[in-house]
Amino acid sequence: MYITLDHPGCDAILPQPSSKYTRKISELTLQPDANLFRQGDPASHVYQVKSGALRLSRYFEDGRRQVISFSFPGDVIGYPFEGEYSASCRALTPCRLQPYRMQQLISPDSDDPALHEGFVKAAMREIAAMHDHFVLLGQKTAVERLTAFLMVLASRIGEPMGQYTQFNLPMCRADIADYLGLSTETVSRAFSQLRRDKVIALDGILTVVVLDPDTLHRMAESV
Amino acid sequence: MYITLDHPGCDAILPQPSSKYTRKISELTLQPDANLFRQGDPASHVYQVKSGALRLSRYFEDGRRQVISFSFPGDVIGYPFEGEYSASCRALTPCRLQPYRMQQLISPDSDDPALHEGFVKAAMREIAAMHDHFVLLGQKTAVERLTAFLMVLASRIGEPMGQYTQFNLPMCRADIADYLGLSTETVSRAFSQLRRDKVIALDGILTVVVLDPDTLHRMAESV
DNA sequence: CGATATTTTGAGACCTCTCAATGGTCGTGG
DNA sequence: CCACGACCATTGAGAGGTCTCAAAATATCG
Repeated sequence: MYITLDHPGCDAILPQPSSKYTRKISELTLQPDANLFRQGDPASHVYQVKSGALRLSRYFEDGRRQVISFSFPGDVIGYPFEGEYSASCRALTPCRLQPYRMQQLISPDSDDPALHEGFVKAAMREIAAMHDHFVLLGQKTAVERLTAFLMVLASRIGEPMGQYTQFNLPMCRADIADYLGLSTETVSRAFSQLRRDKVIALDGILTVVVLDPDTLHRMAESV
Repeated sequence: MYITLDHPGCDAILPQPSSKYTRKISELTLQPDANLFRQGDPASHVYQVKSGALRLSRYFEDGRRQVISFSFPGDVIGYPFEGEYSASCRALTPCRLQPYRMQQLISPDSDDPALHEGFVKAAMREIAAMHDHFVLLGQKTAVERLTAFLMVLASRIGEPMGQYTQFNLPMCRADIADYLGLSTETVSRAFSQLRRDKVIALDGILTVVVLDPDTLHRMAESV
């Protein structure tokens, strides 16, 4: 889950296990479309994203799906519910992840209290970010949802490109649609409108160039 | 925020501060419409609801509002974001609350580790419950949203009444609307439909009697 | 280069929203 | 005790936004 506004120190929230008594768990790498865990799996570890992008989603019998969140470097994923993961997590790009034993999240590790506290604070940020997403899903129009989403991506993975900011979408239109509570067609139409209005430009399907950040901001903030 | 399925031991998650070294903070009572805290207030305490019902919501310049959650006995409210509350919390009914110092949530209290662990687990439940609400806001129709909401209320505050379950709504239609991402008129129409279909009965405006829990369940689960 | 999957665009249907009017409830004051 | 007013909920009608279904355009991959 993203943090809508600034995202202070997101790469630094989890200190490496520091004590000589803490057995270091080695980093994990995932290829695109690999599952980190599935809904219902026993929740053994919690992870911090080191690089790449992942998708957290819930599936239903009738084929409907809700994408809960996208995760980027610094984010923590794998919060448990009653000992299980409550959604499925899949890599969208090649990913590096640092696993931590679940116990380090749940209860203080006397060897490394800073690590535990980092997890708790990350969970607090997660909750606040989800509040933002409620506003998006409950109150915003299709274009507002997409602009808010693009704003977040620009701040999380955007890179300066001349006078503009650009980034590559790690997910397809259907993923965005299921995240924003829209149909893929409506997402596509919203992209087209932003392009017509010269707020963004698309280079291919996946590369977004922010042409007019002020307008983008205004459209996203309108609620 | 509610827990959609069962809600094990919700009244027992937070042990009373047990150590002789932990100064007990006395219980708080609120009258209806009293604010527990406002968006932007410094986050000094976290609270567990002992009795009553509260509303957590965010307000916007243009008058729009998103109700983030309703809180019932056992729920924990007041999670901070960057040292502040990120939404406003108001009592809907007379409430009793147990305050805890924020520090007991953020970092382990060496005198009472069980209390801290209870907070962390409550935060995990909160996150899982919010995932459920994403599904509601992102995927469900108006009637599905209302039935899912009524299912939760029935399990949280419902009381047996002859062969039926009934409960009093502690909030008005506008609160429900802003929670479910609908207009008050649409909420009202959904109530009327459920009444026409003999799934629920209304006794006055605020008392709901669940006549057909199976159908209610089926309508809510349809996603 | 061809085949497949994804994205975009179009047209019409459907659901929800907005605006407006009616109905109900509750509290106050005559 | 009733009348009145204020507020909230319900209902109706029409507008608007999003969805569904379908087809065309584009991208991806072997």
